[in-house]
Amino acid sequence: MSRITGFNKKCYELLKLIPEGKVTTYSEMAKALNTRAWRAVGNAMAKNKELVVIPCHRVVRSDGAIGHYALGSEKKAQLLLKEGVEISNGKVRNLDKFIHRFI
DNA sequence: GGCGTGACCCCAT
DNA sequence: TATGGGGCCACGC
Repeated sequence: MSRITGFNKKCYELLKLIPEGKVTTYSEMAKALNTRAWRAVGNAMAKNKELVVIPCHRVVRSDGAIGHYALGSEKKAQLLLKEGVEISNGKVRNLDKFIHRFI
């Protein structure tokens, strides 16, 4: 079994809830978990071992920037583009239009 | 039991 | 508009 803690697992579950062609922000995720630990959320992704099972590439920053990614921010941008998200200069365009809320 | 780190966010200038 | 600084939470050792 994975040595993933409840908090991390919850983050992964939220990511799995994100439909294709949509993205979310760390802040929204933290709010969904009823906490302000965006840093902990990012930490969970950084230690994410289920990269193949969890679409952590659908998480972007509130500013629309891509942020970091295990395979590289460039790959992340490419994946998002493939999903249908418009990206320009490595930043998401109309983030408010593609953002997905867990509410 | 305590400290540092991390894929960040918000505010003010 | 862009930049700098401060602060927050959870995990691992």
